[in-house]
Amino acid sequence: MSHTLGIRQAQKQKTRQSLLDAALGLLEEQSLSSLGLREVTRAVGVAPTAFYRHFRSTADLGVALVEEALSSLHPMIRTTVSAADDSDQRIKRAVELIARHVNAYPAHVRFIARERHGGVQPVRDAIRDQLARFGQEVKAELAKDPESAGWNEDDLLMLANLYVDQMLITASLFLEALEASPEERERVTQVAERQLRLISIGRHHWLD
Amino acid sequence: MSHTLGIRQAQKQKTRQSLLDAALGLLEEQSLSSLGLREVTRAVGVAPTAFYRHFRSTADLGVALVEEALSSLHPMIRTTVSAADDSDQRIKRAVELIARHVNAYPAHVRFIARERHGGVQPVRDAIRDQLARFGQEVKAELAKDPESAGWNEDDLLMLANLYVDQMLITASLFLEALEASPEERERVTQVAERQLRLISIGRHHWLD
DNA sequence: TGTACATCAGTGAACGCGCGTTCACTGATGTAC
DNA sequence: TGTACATCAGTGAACGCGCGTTCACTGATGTAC
Repeated sequence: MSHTLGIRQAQKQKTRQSLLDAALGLLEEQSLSSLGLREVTRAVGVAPTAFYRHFRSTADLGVALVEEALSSLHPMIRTTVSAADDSDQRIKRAVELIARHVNAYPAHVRFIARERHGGVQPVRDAIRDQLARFGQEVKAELAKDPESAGWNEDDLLMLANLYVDQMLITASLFLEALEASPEERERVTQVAERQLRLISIGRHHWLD
Repeated sequence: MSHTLGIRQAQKQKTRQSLLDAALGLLEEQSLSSLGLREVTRAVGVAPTAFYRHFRSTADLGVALVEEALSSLHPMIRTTVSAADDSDQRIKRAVELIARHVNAYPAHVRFIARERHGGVQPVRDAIRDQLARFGQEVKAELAKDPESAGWNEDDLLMLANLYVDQMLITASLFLEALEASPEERERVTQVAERQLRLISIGRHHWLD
């Protein structure tokens, strides 16, 4: 039998999640730095003081959002990088996966793009740490690829981080294009694919 | 004879610049989205109402800061991209110029990195427009290079934007490393150079 | 050069409002026996 | 199963404070003659 939470714990979790969801919604039009505790509780429909049962501050809530937003990225990254097709198909699939992710979790993507360089240090730190872990993860996947034969550790990590940053840039372009015309979204797709292709070519000839 | 401003106009300009400077300083630890008009005037030492003689809102001030921050980048970009050395020296020089720029104008760099995806739409729009102009500028410089023979317009712009984004990523890494050890800053330099080199290699073999 | 009037950058009081935080509380849930 | 007590998520009133904005103002600077 799986462990079941008590009624009290379950209800607390639910409220906590409501606070996170409400905050994420409110952050569509502002930065965490200006998000108010009362705003969030008002959106959920609980008393302002209830906030303190879950978070010490909005910065603390922000750190929790980082975990939530970036944990959904891990599986995607795996799938993106580890594919075994030929290079061109892999690129097309990677870009499509990014586009799908942005469509599925636009608020998460916006939050990460916005707060990565935002005004709340603990949140910046949390994002930096998570992205560093991503870099390591991508590096590990790259290392498995036969094309990585002869690459040293530093260069593999350098390439991995280049991919991670490129993924974020592409994601935020898709985010901007979310409500734009299909043509505009297709244009973003084309550019993203070609940028990845150029990087891929550079990778191919790195050891020449 | 050059046109001289009247005493009144000159004083007004001075106050305006003080407001911009004070705001930039305050934005080191928060986002524009939470910057208060009273905070800014307090830092300058003028009455809160004086603010309205210069800006309609903090968002409006933010747009002015975009112009200020990015206009200092134009000359740097020119110098960076147009150099006529061999590829490797060019890359080293570009990265060094970025590092110097971050050292000279850390608050400007922070502001652009932070507000590019920040919570204030008019400011995001202003940054996007300016960066698009940068892309065009870089594209024009790239087009002059013999290595661009055979490249179509779309691909040149794609590469130009890749360079612009890479510049911003590198700049924000240098910014993070500003107060770190010289070894850390050297590490950032190394990674930036290698990422640019990989892109450069990709560029070289693009038409293969 | 001097005078009379216009302009306008910056002032200071006042306003209503929402903020974060404290505190003692309530009542449903959990636990021990 | 039932009872007595402990826990604790969420409440609601209260607080002092700083916010953005309005308004009529002042006095130095600018302009016309």
